[in-house]
Amino acid sequence: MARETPEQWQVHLQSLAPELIEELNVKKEPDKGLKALDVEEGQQVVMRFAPNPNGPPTLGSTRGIVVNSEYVKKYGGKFIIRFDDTDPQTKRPMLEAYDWYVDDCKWLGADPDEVVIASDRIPVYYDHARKLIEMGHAYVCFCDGEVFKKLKDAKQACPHRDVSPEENLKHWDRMLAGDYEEKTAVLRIKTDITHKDPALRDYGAFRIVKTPHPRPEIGDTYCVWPLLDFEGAIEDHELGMTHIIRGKDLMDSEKRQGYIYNYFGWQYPKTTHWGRVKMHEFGKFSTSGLRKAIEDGEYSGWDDTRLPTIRAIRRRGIRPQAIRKFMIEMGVGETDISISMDSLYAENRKLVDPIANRYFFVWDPVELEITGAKPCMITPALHPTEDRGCREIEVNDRVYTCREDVEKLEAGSKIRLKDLYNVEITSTSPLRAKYLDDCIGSVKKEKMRIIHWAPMDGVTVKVLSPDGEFKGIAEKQVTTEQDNVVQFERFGFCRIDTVDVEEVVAYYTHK
RNA sequence: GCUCCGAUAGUGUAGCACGGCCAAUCAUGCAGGACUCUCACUCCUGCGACUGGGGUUCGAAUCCCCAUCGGAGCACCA
Repeated sequence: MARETPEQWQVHLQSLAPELIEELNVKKEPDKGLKALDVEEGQQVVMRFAPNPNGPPTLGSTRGIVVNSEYVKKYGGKFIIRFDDTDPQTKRPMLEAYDWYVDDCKWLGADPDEVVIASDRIPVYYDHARKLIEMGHAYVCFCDGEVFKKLKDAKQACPHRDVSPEENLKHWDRMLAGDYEEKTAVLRIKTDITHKDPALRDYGAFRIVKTPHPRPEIGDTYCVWPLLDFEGAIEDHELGMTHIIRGKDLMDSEKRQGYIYNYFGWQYPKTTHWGRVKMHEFGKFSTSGLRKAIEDGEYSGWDDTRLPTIRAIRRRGIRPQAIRKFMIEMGVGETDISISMDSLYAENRKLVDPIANRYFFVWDPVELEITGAKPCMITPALHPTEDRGCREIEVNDRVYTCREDVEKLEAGSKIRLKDLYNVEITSTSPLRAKYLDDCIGSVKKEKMRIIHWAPMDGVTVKVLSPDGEFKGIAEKQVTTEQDNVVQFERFGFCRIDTVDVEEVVAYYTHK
């Protein structure tokens, strides 16, 4: 039989089963927002965000917060924040960060239904460890790390693997009692020492750490601490987690934890993984490196505008709704991505543009003396399209202008001072001009540049931005805008942070 | 070395489970234009992608194999 083309095939189908053709032409509705979750009939969704509070929450954390909480909102369930703070040494928790995480979650519209701190629940982990030892699924290993690794890589069991549960319980009790030094003993979960994936062979579940925990209520209560795979496995079951979304670096975790779930006869939550997100604008930040840089005064603090912390983003006037939208539209993909802040800024601009009052702000100010103009008061609108009232600016015989605007001028140049009047430059140093007229028609006719300016009675403003600091003069009315996002015309959006007698401090939001 | 994952415009993303609606969605970005007493906003137009090669099929972004590239795990970190 001769080969058929798709067209011929359609003709055949048309004669055989025209209803199938109809079906082909039905448009599939594209899914908006997050993909559906695999939820069982009548199941209450329980999801969590589980950070180690060893540093402040960052923009990266918002993905976990927003996506997990969004699913919970969508399906109606429980959102838990769980602090995986079981390493008092290497990734030592930072006391302030606990509150920061909860606070930032609330700010992001992800008020947790429950807050769990792992270091409060060490006895729970001990109980489960004991049961596993009794069942013969865990053993205390006294091998040196290097030695064990060699054996493991060669798919060989270490001598401690076959010790009886009774014997192991004794070792375990001595571990808990503090009889062993750090690095001399570790509790391992028995998996399959010959597993083809070396990552899954007998992994560590508890180790000895004699450094006290930073939380005063815990301190030196324990010297045996669970590792993430163990702690997470137990907690996810204890808390009734139904779905987990986490980094794909934890993919093997699921397989490792699967052994524990099998031993206990538990059902593993449904998991999804996502890749790493990097922002173009931010380099690599390590918490420890940052802490040092802050102590050294390189950054003003954890909310320095140059940092990717949520605290900094908030202070800059980014709205939580913008972050939510940004994170939700990014979705949950396994690819590692590197994304630009531009998209986040675009979302935020949509929210902020209609409500931000407009003001003049002149950076790198230069005085311009004007002759021939009468003192006056003008009342430009606070917003070009929204009816938000107006501001009042008094002008006498001089104003401030931006250096970068007037540098290009020469004697004879005609410019429009926005919302004021037109002038002609008579001298560039000192900078002088003479009044021409205040007819907007002539601006268009002569294609004059329109520049903004600031009155002599303006306030000193310091703008802190990721690209550095701008100092200048703004209309004094900005002092009424504390905590609001305003737009400095031809400069960008800023959040008015503090208002002092000598100076207003603003945080740069975005263009 | 062993083991796992992934790859759609500059950047993200939809489509892939179940192959024809896909000469491929949306957003952002960039370019041009309109509007505007802001370089903002709004509006219009344009730019731009299925990693490569085989296979299966009448038909492949979608299924299979190989290659390439990228990421991750093999911690007494999370």
